[in-house]
Amino acid sequence: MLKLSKKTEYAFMAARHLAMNNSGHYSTAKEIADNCQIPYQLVAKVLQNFARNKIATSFQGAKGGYKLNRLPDNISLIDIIKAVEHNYQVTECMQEDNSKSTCSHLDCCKIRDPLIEIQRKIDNVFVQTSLKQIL
Amino acid sequence: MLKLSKKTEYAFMAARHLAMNNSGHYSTAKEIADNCQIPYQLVAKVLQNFARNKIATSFQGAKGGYKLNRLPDNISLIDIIKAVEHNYQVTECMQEDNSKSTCSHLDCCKIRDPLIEIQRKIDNVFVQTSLKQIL
DNA sequence: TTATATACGACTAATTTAGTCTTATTTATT
DNA sequence: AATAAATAAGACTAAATTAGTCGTATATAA
Ligand code: SF4
Ligand code: SF4
Repeated sequence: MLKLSKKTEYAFMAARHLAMNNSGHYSTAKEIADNCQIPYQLVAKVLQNFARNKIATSFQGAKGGYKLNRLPDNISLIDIIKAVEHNYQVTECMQEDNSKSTCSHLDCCKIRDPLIEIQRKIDNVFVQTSLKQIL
Repeated sequence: MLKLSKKTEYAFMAARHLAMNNSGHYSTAKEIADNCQIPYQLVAKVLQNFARNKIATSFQGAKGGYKLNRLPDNISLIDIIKAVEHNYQVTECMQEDNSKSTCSHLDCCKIRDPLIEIQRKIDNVFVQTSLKQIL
């Protein structure tokens, strides 16, 4: 319960790697997979998510790879999380994509409002921590 | 990801019910299950966890049930969570029962220390919220 | 033209969470 | 003493989520 996914951990590691190798060549998925000892295919997807979400820029083809778009100081952990996870909410009823919320308690739920507040506070933890702080 | 389990949500609901029905009779698992519209067996287990962890006292037999041991003001959400979940940590390597931590990255993990700090902050959110605040 | 890299979706396997079933025990009531 | 109502606890099943793999297409430097 309350556990970060491996995907998110890999995203933190990858972002960290990009931040620390930001001069000259572009970092590749393979390089990061080797360096962080994580599955290539998973990092690859994480990096693609970074590119789609404007956290990094990708360069295709040989000598290609990724580089960060902003300074580590200006990238917060919540940006990284949002790039790779669509459901990082504390309850089912707060998840964005479930347009038709499925929780049967929704009508009469007494704990929802307090949990929205909890969510806000947890969000804040990630908003307030920048990539620079985890280098 | 980062989602509270239904078990924890049910625990919050049950604790809430106990707090609001604290005069006279003891609340039963059935009563709470009906009132909160949650599966009887699950609330039953939650309440047993409350009793084991001294959050509530149980009375067996006919006319039995549960009552809170402390005022809602003196029960924090973290107490409730700890009573029903043994793994509420943000990463595998912080989980208490995994005596032999299984994460293969443990030796060279660069994100562990920052995540321990994140964990501390998230803990704080639950430590600082009391049952009274969610009534 | 080849080697190296990103892009992306489908698929499978593993793990975790949610829920059910069963049996034993305790105690008030009749 | 018998019965009914309740907690106690563990095994089991089902559902959902997460983790990881595979295959194929596309882009680009050399
Ligand atoms: S409505 Fe209540 S029970 Fe349902 S997901 Fe939201 S908080 Fe949890
Ligand atoms: S060691 Fe690192 S990768 Fe492994 S669980 Fe802990 S934080 Fe995550």
